[in-house]
Amino acid sequence: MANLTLEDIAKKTGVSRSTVSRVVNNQPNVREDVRLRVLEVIESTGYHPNLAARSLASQRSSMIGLVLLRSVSSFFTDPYFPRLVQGIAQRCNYYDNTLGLFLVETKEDEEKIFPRVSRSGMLDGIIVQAGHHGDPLMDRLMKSEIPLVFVGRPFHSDTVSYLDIENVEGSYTAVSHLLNLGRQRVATIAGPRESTVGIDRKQGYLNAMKERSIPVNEDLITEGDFSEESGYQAMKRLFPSHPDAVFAASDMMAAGAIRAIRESGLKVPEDIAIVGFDDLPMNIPINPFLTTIRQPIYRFGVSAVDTLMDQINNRISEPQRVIMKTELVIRESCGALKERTVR
Amino acid sequence: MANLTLEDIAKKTGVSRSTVSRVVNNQPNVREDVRLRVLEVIESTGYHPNLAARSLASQRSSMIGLVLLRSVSSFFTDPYFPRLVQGIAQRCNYYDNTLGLFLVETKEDEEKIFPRVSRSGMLDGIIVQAGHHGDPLMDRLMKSEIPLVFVGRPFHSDTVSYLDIENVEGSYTAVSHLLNLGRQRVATIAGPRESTVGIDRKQGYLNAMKERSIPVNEDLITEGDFSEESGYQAMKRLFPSHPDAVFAASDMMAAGAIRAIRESGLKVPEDIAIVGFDDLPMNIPINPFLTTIRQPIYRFGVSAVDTLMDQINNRISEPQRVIMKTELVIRESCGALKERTVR
DNA sequence: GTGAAAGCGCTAACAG
DNA sequence: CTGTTAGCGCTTTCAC
Repeated sequence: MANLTLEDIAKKTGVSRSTVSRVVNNQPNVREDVRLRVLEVIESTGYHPNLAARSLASQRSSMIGLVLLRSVSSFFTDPYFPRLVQGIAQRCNYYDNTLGLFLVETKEDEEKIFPRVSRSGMLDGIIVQAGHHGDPLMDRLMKSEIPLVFVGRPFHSDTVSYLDIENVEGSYTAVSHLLNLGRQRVATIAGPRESTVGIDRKQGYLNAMKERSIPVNEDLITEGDFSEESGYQAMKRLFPSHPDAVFAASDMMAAGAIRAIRESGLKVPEDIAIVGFDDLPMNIPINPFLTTIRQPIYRFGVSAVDTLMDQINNRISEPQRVIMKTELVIRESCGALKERTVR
Repeated sequence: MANLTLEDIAKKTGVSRSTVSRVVNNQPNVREDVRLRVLEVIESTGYHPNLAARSLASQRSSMIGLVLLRSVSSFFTDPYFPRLVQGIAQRCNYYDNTLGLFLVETKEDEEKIFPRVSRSGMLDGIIVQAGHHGDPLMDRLMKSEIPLVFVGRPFHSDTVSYLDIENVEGSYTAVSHLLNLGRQRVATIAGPRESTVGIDRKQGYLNAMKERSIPVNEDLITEGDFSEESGYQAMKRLFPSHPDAVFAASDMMAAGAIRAIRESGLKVPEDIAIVGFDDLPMNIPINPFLTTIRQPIYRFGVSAVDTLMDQINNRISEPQRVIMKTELVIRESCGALKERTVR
């Protein structure tokens, strides 16, 4: 059970190291009976190639990195990340790749991580959660030669590959839905303006209003940071303007808004209808069940790996784009359902 | 900006490769002025050692793995894991180690992952989230030579290193608290009996009851799987026995229990007092604020890495144990506070 | 279809 | 204190 090498297998089989290597790597030009014999020995000895040696020789590590930037401070509160990570990890398995996880929280982290987040750091490619404007690590990464895929559109997106969802269209659909239900004063709790997601989802709101020639009332627009608490606070700011519907740019903020509405004695959806955005698995159910825009976050993670692997394997240099569709999920909070679902 | 090697730096500095290597690795036996000169060249060229080569030569990868077993299906719903991962990732940074993440969900995952989760798979050591009884991957891991640390006590714990928290003591404290407040019919929603955590937390409940010579009423004991929904269902099963207090083995189950209690028209804590276990960051606040047993999950992650690194660096072979303390956090749900906190 | 040989870039004795 | 010399275990031409 000690550490076997290619050479050991070669000796035991009576062939050369090269042949064993070919078998291990599923390469052609090996006679079938030889292949079988080698495979047998490998099986019976429990041999596994040494990955470090392979990396050194082939200049390929079969390992990709996932970099989560500090701006993503909600990492451990928002179900978004665990779900994303799950999709990515699963897909890495599929490709027989190892996933390196890099959480960057401080400047020192950044310095320490950079040498490991590169080719010489054993990574064939990197998936980066798009951070804020002008993040130094992002810039360094973009300048390095390593294949890169952003999850979520970054600010300077001209030359990079990224995945995104149809944020503008999704939000437009959400707001249109509220408008179609006859709501007159539709407000929005937008995401932070420093994020492309925040900007895009607000744009969808504006588009829907514009389409119906409804003048934009700035008092009906406020901002949160995607968290429950920020949604709660935002809703309180909205009360003086008497909205009869709110589109929240995240489910968490929608939950906070509902909490504020309840506390003020009003009802959802009777007095104020709510539509959220995300439809991620919540650990605690929101009451009433939330009408929301679903984003396929697990598949998002899968696609991120696919896109990256494509880039790595096919040496693609032009930036790739993958934009995924969203879907309106109608539940209780928007008031579209006649009878309330029993819960 | 191309890929520099030790040799390149050596030439540029006019010393030998070995000397540069010594500088890079902070080894003694280099004259100070030489060290400085080398450091300067390294700095100005942006050289980083090739990690694959280093691993191959030194038989050390500076990379550890975190293996999360499929039994941990709640990975993406429970805030426990993200928080744990955060602690681990941070500590890996501290040690200049890379963290490899392995989510094992299916049998195939297991097969695919094993070759990568070993020395030849480039890992110096592994942190494993304790799974159920007789998990095949766990067995293989324990048989392999690689340093291993379990997070949470595994079933067969005699020969392995693990971290755990004082589950029995914590639960005992929780239940005693309820009893001290004069509650007569204290029930428990225990965790799954297939997990050591579930078993231990139930034991704490039993110990507290026994200490006061309160006969155990099996009708007041039920089981969940740590999730909100299971707590909700468990509470419903408890109603016929009219408990006036419930100790839930997780905060999520406590949240579910509260939901059930509310729905039935009863009040927390007036009619039924609740104490949970975990005190993890929830994305949505529980109302009323939950009295609970706090476990230092972030520090748990940190300790896991410390223990593993100790094992790796000092070639320790005897199993290590780290048991962390818990703490009772009194809030609203147990009824101990006279006046309700305003929220 | 197969083997020999030359590295991949680094570490680690071992001389000096 | 410093340089020389072997490898670490694998991939990959290049002959045969």
